[in-house]
Amino acid sequence: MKLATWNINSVRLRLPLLLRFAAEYLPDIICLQETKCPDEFFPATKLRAAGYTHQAIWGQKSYNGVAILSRVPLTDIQTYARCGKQDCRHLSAHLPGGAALHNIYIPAGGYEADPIGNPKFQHKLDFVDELAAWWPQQTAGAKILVGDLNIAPLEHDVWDSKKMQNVVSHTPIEREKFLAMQNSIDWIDSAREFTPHDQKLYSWWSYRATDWDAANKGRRLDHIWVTPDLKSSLRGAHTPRDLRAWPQPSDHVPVILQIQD
DNA sequence: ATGGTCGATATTCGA
Repeated sequence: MKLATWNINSVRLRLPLLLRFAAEYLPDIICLQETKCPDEFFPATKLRAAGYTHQAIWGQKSYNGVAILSRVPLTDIQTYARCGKQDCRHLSAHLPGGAALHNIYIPAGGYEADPIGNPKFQHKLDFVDELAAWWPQQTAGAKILVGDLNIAPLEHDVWDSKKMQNVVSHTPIEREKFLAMQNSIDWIDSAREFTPHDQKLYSWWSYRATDWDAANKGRRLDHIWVTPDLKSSLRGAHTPRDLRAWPQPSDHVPVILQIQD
């Protein structure tokens, strides 16, 4: 089974790219973030025609929005309002076999890495704290966490870790809280099971770069974690960089995990 | 050191 996560930055604008991605990479399940689309306008019919007959969608006007598109049945679909807000950022479903799939869009956190002067940064830290406390309270059983987590935790998840110390997404407090959430139930960072920690690995390149490809100042913001009971089923993970060069791209590319059924 | 670009929506906000 191929499982993909992708911050698509408008599902309506990028529907042609989504269909091309589905046709070329054949993912069985696609988890989207930043769909920016109220549910009544979601292109459900066209995606059903492409084989994604099982869908869980949770969108809102203009911002946020998450969705799970699947070729296999989804059950027990749930949404979660976090940090006292109504943001559409966390959606889950159970897969055949029983694993719980959580699709999460962590707040980006604004520009200034100061929780007092910048409420968006505080919201981001609170969101991670809330999740870290929440996972141990859930029933045992196989779990998969995917999404745009908006944090690049490791030294080689960014182009220059020292220069990124004060840049939101790679600050010490974010990295610390991120690892605390990861350790809350022994989550496994699946992409790093297949790419050594001393090799650069990115899933996002800013729109603002003059030449994103040549500069290659990327960050690994998008993640797929699994619980230890799934570790022996992992078969490969990759981040198809070529999508960043497709016409009218998202600033994120998908992360794909292959799991033995 | 600065500003650079997107998308949705409305002429600004969030990324």
